[in-house]
This record gives sequence, structure tokens and C-alpha cells, in this order.
Amino acid sequence: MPGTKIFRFLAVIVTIVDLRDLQDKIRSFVKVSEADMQFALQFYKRKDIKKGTFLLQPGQYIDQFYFVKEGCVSYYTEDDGIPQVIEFFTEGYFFTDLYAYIQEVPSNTYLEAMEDTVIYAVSKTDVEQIFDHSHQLERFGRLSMQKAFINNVQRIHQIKNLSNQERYIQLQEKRPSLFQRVPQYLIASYLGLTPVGLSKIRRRLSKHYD
Amino acid sequence: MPGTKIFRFLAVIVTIVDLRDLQDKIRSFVKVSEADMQFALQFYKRKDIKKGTFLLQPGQYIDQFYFVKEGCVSYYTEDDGIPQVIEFFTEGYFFTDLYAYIQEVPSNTYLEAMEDTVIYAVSKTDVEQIFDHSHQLERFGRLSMQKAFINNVQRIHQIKNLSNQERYIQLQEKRPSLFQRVPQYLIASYLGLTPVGLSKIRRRLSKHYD
DNA sequence: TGGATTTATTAAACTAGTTTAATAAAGAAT
DNA sequence: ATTCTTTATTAAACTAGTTTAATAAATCCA
Repeated sequence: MPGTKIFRFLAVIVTIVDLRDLQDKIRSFVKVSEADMQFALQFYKRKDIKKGTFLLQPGQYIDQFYFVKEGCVSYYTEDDGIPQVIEFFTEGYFFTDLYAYIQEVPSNTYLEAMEDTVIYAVSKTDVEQIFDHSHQLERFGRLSMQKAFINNVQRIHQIKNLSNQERYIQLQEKRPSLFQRVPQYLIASYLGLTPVGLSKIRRRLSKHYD
Repeated sequence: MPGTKIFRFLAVIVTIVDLRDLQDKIRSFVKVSEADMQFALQFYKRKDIKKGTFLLQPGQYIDQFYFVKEGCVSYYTEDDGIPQVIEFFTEGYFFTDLYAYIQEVPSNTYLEAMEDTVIYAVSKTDVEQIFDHSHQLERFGRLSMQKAFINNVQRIHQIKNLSNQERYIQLQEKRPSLFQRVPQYLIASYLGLTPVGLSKIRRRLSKHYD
């Protein structure tokens, strides 16, 4: 059955090509032997998520760690029915609801695809296998967590020391594509204000350039 | 010289007793063999810091990682001459200016002892030796960074979703001793408001209990 | 394509903070 | 103990946001 053979062959190629992003990401942090890299990659499963799909909702457990190949996932809680956005995960981000993942308790957050999204998923037990198997990959885990930590320290500093207007401008500069991908009221929430407040800021800024 | 002998003996005891806090902290994250633990501990140096001393000032490089045995260190930037407190490090905290430490660039932050403080210090090259030497200690590094990351995610969520008054009350509940150890205007800064603003909140709350 | 729904803007009244400045209280140093 | 300096409170005017509600614009989808 030559048809079957070709199909399998193509499937293998697709898998290798697809995981290139993930490999590059890992190698940007540490040197990893080809054997260790292949050991890790075997556990990752590709998932295609349609826009509007929830990877996680309040009350659910989560034992998966994700990597965004393509697309955008919003991470938020809901207070009095109003979404409070913690982060937007886009290409190259690792993510999960880390608190629920680590504590193994039900989450109180949402993970929702903002557009058709492709992610690689790996389970907690497989992550542990990977880290047990390779000291270098454990180091990658430490360094990527360190980087995420620093990002948050800087974010805290920005929230405290910049005005909402300044943070809006900065977000436009650093992640301009977000404004095409995500409704404005979620960006308002991410910046820590109401849709009305963000609209005022936008008007103020546009008038400035008249 | 029996006097000398006794002195040395006591010195050894003191060192072992002193590092107990650090060992306990590490063992709360991972199992470590006695040999690996001793390998790590040999690199730590105790430092006694007088109140008001700066461990770090803007423009300086930092290649030390610290652990607070006793005391309190504030971590802040200065904008227009006004301190902007990022964190207060008290007993059991690991700290450094992680950004400057990792990037090996001059810091733009202060690390200042708020009271007479005892810390254990280890250099970056020694940290790297420790992690190279032991996979388990590398894991400790990953897990402690992970915990710090989660704390910051929760802090971001609080800053965004709680009022200043709510965050003031929460700080009183979670870290009551801070109010004895640190001047109020620095706590105001930590909470993201002015001394005047914090004073108003305190008055509002005290009136509430009349 | 038209109708329904979601999203963004505007207005108006309000509020929790700000800034500046003066005063009071507390702490440190000789 | 007295002075000097730092820290905390209060008042008053102001501001950048809020809430609610109405309207306009954009998007979805059958």
C-alpha cells in the first residue's frame, strides 16, 4: 500500500517541521544534545484550537503545559461577570494556569483562543519525565521561568509607575498586532481600566495629533 | 593553646546553626543528598548589614545572590527623587536585582537594609558551580523561581483588581510586621500610592470602627 | 443582504486618588 | 533635655479615572 507509506512519511515531516519553533525556543536558552531534544519532543502533541474554544474554564483541573505555535490565547479571571485579563499568549509563549497546574487544584481562570490557534501540549507527568531525564532541560525550565519572572517584575513596575495612557502607548509599541487580534475591551482590561476609560485615552491621543 | 581550640569549635557550631534556615528552605522544595547540600553551603558567606546600608545602588553591578536570615531589605527604584518600592525582602526570602544580575549590566535599583540585617551571600559563578554539580539543586532553582513567578502573577492580579484600600488591608493581614519595620511612606509606595493617599485610607478605616 | 448582536464612543455625574502646602508628631543626635 | 530632622496627618483644589446610560459603528450569521 504505497498510499499509506507516503502518508506516514509526510506525517513525520510535518511533525519535525512543526516542532522547529519549539526547538528554537529551547535552544535560545540552553545547549541540548540531539538525543535529549528528541526525547523531549516525543511527548509534545499538536492541538488545533478553533477561535472561541476554551482550553480551561473555572472549576476545571489542568495538567497540561502549552506552547503557542500560532495564534493567540487570553488568560483571564471573571469578577462580577467582567473579564479581568492577566495575559495574552501569542507565538512563542509557554503557558498554562501555573497555579492550578502546580497545586493540582481547580482553576478559577479561563484560557480562551482569541483566534484559530495551534499549540503544542505536554502533560505534567511527561514534563517531569523530561526534567528527570536531562539536567540541561531542567536548566531550560529554570531559565525560562527566570525570564518569565523578570518580565513580571517589570510589568509590576510599569503598572505602578506609568499612567494608563503611558502603558497604552507602550503596549502599542511593543505588541502592535494585539490590537488587530483582540477586542478593545479586553485590552482595556489587560491595561487595568474600563472600555470607557480606554476610549477616552484614545480620543485624547488622537486629538493631540490634529 | 586551649583557648584557640574552643574558639574554633564554637565558630564551626555557629556556622552550622546559622545555615539551618537556608537548608530548611532548600529542603522545602527538593530532596538533596547531604553531600550535595554541603557542596552548596560551602559557597555561602554570612554578611552582617547595618541599618541604612546599601547592598546595591544605581550604576553598580551585582553578581551576588542573597538569602535573608534576619532583617529586612527594601528593593526600589527612584523616580524624580521619590522611591518606588518593588518589594520588601524579609526572613526566608531569596533576592538580588535579578535583571542586572542576569544581564550583567549596571542596576538602576537600590537594595537597602531597613534594619540591622543578616544575609547569606553567594556569587553568580558559585551559583553556576552549584547548579552544574547537582541536578537536584538545579531543580531547586527552577522550583523556587516558579514559586516567585506565581507570587508575582497573583500580585499583578491584586494590583489590577483590588482597590488600594483592599490591598492595604490585605498587606496588614499577610505581613503585619512590615508596619513596624518600615516607614509608612515606603509602604504607601509599595501599595502604589502617595503618603497622603495612604493617610486618607487609614483615617477612613479608623472612622469606620468608631 | 438584512437583522441581530456585539463592540466602541460619547456625555454627565461622581469618586478615589493626586498635588501642594501647612501643621503636628515622632525620632535621632549631641 | 533640647534641638534638628524626618515622618505622618490634614485641608483644599484638582484630575484621571469610574459608573450608568444612550447612541453609533462594526461584525456576525442565517
